Amino acid sequence: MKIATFNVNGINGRLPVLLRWLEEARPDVVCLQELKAPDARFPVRAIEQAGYGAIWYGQKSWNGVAILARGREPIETRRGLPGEAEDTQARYIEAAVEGLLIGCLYLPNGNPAPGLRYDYKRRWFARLLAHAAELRALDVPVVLAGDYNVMPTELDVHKPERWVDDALFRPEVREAFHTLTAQGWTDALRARHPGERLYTFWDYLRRAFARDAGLRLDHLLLSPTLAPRLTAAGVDRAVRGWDKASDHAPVWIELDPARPAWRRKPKA
DNA sequence: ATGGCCTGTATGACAGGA
Repeated sequence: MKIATFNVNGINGRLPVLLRWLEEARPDVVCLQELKAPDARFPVRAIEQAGYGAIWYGQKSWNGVAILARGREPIETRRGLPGEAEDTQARYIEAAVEGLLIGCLYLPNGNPAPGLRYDYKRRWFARLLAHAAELRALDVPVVLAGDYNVMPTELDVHKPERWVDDALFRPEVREAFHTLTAQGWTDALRARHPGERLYTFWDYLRRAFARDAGLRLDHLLLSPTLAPRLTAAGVDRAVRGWDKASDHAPVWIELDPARPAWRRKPKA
């Protein structure tokens, strides 16, 4: 089973790129961020024609998240993170797909830091930590996938020294990400590629992609029972070089199908 | 050090992004 996350940076402007990638990569589940479209302008017919069921949580101009499932309909379990009723930004949607719980998130950018926008990012992250702890306690297989707007370590930044005061790299947000993994969540891409420089975002400016001056911002986190089923993970870098590309590339994982306990081989 | 680039919008200049 292949699960992917892709910050599309505008679902309508990016539709040809998204459809081409869906056809080539054939992911089973896809988390999308930055739809930048209200619910009524989500291109549901084109997505259905590509063979995907979808749920989405949009808003005009900014943010917006969606979950696609190949050949089936995601069962929505939540829209919006709990904990701040007055938060109207469309940044979280969650669904059950094929026995998995999929949380699709778009964490706030938070710049400039310090400031109100950074405060919002930290509050949002705290709410994510609380919700992630609740999901952990359910003891069901969960994937938390999306644009976290955090480079977890220096290995995840082209030039770390230039980012130390940035909202994507400040100690508080790196610490929050570490708190999440300390809850028992596995950073799937890093688990499969320890010590390797892998980026998921390249700025439109300064020929960043050509120079490979990137950031690793898009992550798939696995609950403890899922981690042993992880067989592969990668970044579809080539998509970043396509015409009219998003500034993010899709990130994906492969999971072995679940097997009943009595079929598993006992430890040697 | 600066500016360079994208998106969507009651557009021709914004805000927001990272």
